[in-house]
Order: sequence, then structure tokens, then C-alpha cells
Amino acid sequence: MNLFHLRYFETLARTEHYSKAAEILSITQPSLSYAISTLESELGIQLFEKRGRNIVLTKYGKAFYSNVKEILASLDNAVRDIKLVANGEGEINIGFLRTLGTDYVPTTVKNFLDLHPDKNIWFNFSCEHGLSVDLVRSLIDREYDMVFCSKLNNSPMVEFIPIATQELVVIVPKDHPLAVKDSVSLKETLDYPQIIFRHKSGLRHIIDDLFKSINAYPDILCEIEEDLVGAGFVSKGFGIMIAPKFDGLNYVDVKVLKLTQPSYKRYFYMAILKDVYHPPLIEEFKKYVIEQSNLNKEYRFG
Amino acid sequence: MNLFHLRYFETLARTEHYSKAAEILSITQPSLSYAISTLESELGIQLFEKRGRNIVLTKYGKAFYSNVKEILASLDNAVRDIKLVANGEGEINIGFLRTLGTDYVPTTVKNFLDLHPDKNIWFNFSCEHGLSVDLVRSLIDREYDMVFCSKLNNSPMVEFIPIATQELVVIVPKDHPLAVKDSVSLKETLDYPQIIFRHKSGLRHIIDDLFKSINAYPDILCEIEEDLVGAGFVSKGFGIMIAPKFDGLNYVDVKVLKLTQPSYKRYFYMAILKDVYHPPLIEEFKKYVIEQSNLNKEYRFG
DNA sequence: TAAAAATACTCCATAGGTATTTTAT
DNA sequence: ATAAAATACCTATGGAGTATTTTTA
Repeated sequence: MNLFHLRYFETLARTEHYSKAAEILSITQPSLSYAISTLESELGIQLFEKRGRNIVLTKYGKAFYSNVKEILASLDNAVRDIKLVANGEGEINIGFLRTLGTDYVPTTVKNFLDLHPDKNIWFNFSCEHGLSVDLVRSLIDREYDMVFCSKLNNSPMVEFIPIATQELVVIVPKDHPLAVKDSVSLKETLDYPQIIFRHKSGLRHIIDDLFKSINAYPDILCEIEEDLVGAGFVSKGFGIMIAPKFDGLNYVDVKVLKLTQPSYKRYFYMAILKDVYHPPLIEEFKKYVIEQSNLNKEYRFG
Repeated sequence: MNLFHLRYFETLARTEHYSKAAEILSITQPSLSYAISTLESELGIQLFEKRGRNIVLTKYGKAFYSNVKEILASLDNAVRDIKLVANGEGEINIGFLRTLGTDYVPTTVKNFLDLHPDKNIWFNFSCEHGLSVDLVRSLIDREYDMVFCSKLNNSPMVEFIPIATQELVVIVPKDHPLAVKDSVSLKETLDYPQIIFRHKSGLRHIIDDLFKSINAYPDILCEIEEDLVGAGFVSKGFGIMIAPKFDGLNYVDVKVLKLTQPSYKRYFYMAILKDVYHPPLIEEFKKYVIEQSNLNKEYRFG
């Protein structure tokens, strides 16, 4: 007994007519006749009986039919599901750092989806695991297909591909004393009250570490959560702010100064498991991310 | 893709080891390797990936596995069910006249079951349809596999095989005036009060018809439902009774007289559809019923 | 006599075997 | 050096075809 037997049986049971069923199945009537007779002798039960010069299912054929119908439908579903994946459709589970969730990830995913309007693709996003180590651990646990985070050492089975940079700049009101300069050292910022990210943001730790490296601490005016909110306050003269560089700052009424001594440039990576099979969709998305990753592009990080 | 592919996949997914799986499946490792690779290329998705020099299911292989496992289990169940029937097991649905339900049917079924203690056989009994026409109609509707009833004309697709007879006798107390005779005419019974079956019993109509045929009606003492109860009352001198002949009467303290003018003999039949496939169990039971049907045997009819 | 299914036979595709190579510990 | 899987090649079974016969309305 093989799947052809079952499919032939299913069609014949439906039509109760050998010639019609054979036509539907694109085989000859004797072939169908032979197939059914081998099936019947294997089962030891007559599935059809003659009624005049036609045939009908026996009681036992009917019972078997209802089972076979369901089995074939389940099989077809299972195969359809997997062939969908083979056809570059299905789901992608990605995890990322909070800071990449404001601009980089949504932009990238949106553009990728727009390239494939005809395909059934859905992304599952998650940034519950705040830290890169947690994200990578979840990646290794196969919770994600890929994650966007910082690079980690000691993860030989993970491939890290740089996809975006984050530089810190100092933003000041246009009429600020520092606004005459093009770059400023961290030490020079200490003279002015500062707007700073809340502790909730990963950036706050980075900025704190920078100040610690020069053994100083700024005069904090207030804490904010979002970079654009901070920029708004800066533009109205509340203070200055150390923030990640991104294109959007050009549309706010502030002066953007390079930060030097220490300067700061951070890379973000796409992390994906090596030596693990990735279906067409994942490979395609990975390829897309690499191709469009022009590291000069500036995203907003918040 | 055929069922072998699915079975091979299922076993390999379970063991995650080609050589072990091949051994379980009683095929060689290269054959299994080839089968899986054709399955993978048909689906367009890698189901296994190398982990060192062993293999593990991919995420997509896992999903497919859980479907395939269920599908194969369903198929195995469906085949098991039908092969059970092929092996002379399963159910028999029989219908019968009330009167055959007291002795004939239970005795016959019990003896048949005792011949096959090792087999899983279950009978579904029903005597809801009192009349033979109703029983035969239900037989034609495939509600029953066979029915035990009277013979009907105008049922060309039904085979009627005689399996039991029912004769009417007159039972009287041993010290009754009629007890000196061996046979008695119906007219002679009119002189004595009679115990008679209730209307509920099919026999009552037959007895009524007999009296009608001689244009008379008996002096009814009381109505009873069961033949043995009637015989008990007769033995204690309450009256006489017209009842079906059966062996059990020999063990009651009464005299049994032949009924003549009119005499009455009725045949019961096993009815089964012609030109309809019957699986081994039904054929076997039919054969058994025919073989053991010694029409001289006397059953109790009530 | 015509429609439907069963039977007889022939052929070739492919599943499975054997031998060997490749890969990783 | 060995365990494990992949590859190459060959063989034979059985599924599907064509031609024909049987059955029944």
C-alpha cells in the first residue's frame, strides 16, 4: 500500500466510477482497477461492490474512506506548510536591542516586506531581552532566527555581521557658546547643564562610562527617554545633550557637534547561527540586510 | 514522496541517527540516506542538519515530524480497524422478532461466540421494529447485517433462509378431561376457560386469527405475557392454553396436545441481503446459523 | 450492442542493494 | 584511526500502460 493507492481510493470512493476516477487521476481505467484490487487484497476486505454495471462503496469501504480522506487532507496540509517555507514564505523571529527598535529594525523590515508584496511573510519581533548576551543566548536556544545587537566574544557558533553604527554627538542650541565650534571634547561639556537619557536606556550606561573615564560627572538638568524630546528641549535653550547621531537631528533647530576625547562609535550587528540550516526566507532576509547595510546611513537610536 | 519516505523520516526523526534508523527499518544506511535526500529535495527544505558527525532535526523538520507522526498513527489505526474486520472480528448488527429474542437469538449468538473466544466480536441487538416488514426494510437500509423474521415476498434482493419453526399446541392440566387425548381440534378448546397471550405479543394475533377462521371466540380466563407463566397457571388447574411448542414444556406438570383443525406451523427465517459484500465475520455467522439450524430443534418463543 | 469493469501481458522507473568516498572526532 | 553519512552505480520489483475479455443494462 502506498500513497497512490490511498489517493486512487479516495477519488474512486468520491466518484464511485472507475472510468471517471481514472480520468480525474490521469491514469487509465485498468491501472486504477488493478491498484484498487491490490489495495483490497492487502486489506483483506472488499471496499467496493458492483451495483449493476457500476460500483458503490461497501460499508467497510465507507468507514475506511472517511479515515483516508482525513489522513490525506492532513498530509496535504503538512506538505503545503513546509512547501510554503521552501517558497520563501513563513515567519521570521527576530530579537533586537531596544535602541534598534525605534528606527533601524522597523525601517529594514518594512523595506524588505515591500520587496515581496506577493508573499506570505510575517515577522515576530521581540526586545524583551534587553542585553546582547540575553539576545544571543535566546538565539542559540533557537528562540530567534536572528538578533540585532552588539558583538560578543566567546560565541563561536554565532556569526556577527555589522549592520549599523551609532556615534555620539553633542547637541547644543544654535545660540549656545559652544555652537561656534564643530567639535567638542567631553570635558568641555561639563561647563553646561545637560539633558541626559534615563537609566532605562542602554545609552545612559555608555554615557556614564564615558564620564567615568575622564573622572567627572555632568551637571544634570533633567532626564528624558526619547532622543527627539531631548533635542526639542535643547533647541529651546534648556541645556545641551549627548545623544546618538542620526539624520533627524538636521530637522531640529540645534547645532550638532562632533564629540572628541573620547570619541565614541559603536557598531551594531546582525547575529545569526552558523552551521544551522536557514530556509530561503531567512537567507533572503539575511542577504537583504547585508546588502542594504550601508554603514554610512544614519538611523535614529533611542 | 510515498509512505516509505514518511516512515523512514519518522524513524530517522525519532532516532536522529542514520545507521540506527536504517537498522530499525531493515534497510541499508545508503538507502535511507538516499530516501531522505529525495524527500528533502521534493519538499525543498532541509529536514536534518549535521551536528558534528551526527544529525539532528532542523526546526522545519521538527514541525513536519509532529505532523507526520500523527498522520502515520492515523493511517495505522485505519488499517488496523479494517484488518480486524478482515480477520473475522468486529461487529454484527442483527434485528429480530420479539418472539425470537427469548431463546433462539441468545442461544445461537452465545454458542457462536463460544466458538471464537479469542476474537473480538460484538453483537448489536435490536427488536425495536416489531414487524418483519419493518425489519426487512431496515435490513435493506443497511441498518442491520441480518435479521431474523418471517419470510416476505417482493423482496428480490433479500435471501431468506429458514432457521426455526414454531408450532402451536394446547397445554392442559394433567387431570383435565382433554388430557386423555393426544391431539385436539381448536373447536374442542372452546368448552374450557383459556389463558391467553396479551395483545402485545405477536402470537395473540395469530391465535385470534385461528379462532376467527372457525368463527368462534374462547372463554378467556386471563391474559399473560410469558409462555412459562401461562404453563404454570395451567399446571395448577386455572385453565387451558394455546401456546407455541418448545422443549421447556416437558419440565412443567402439564399435558401437551397437538392442535389440529386448523393446525399451525410457522417458519422463521434468517434474512440477509443478496449481492452485498459481507466480511468474513458475517459470512461465518451466516454459515454457522445455517449449519446449526436443525429445524426439528424446538426453541421457546414468547 | 454499448457501457463499464476485469484480466492478461509488457515495459520501464525507481527504490533498495553493494561498494566506495568524504567528513569529523 | 574510526564512526557516520554521502555518493556512485547496479539490479529487480511493481506500478502503469495497451490490448482484450467479461458482465450487464
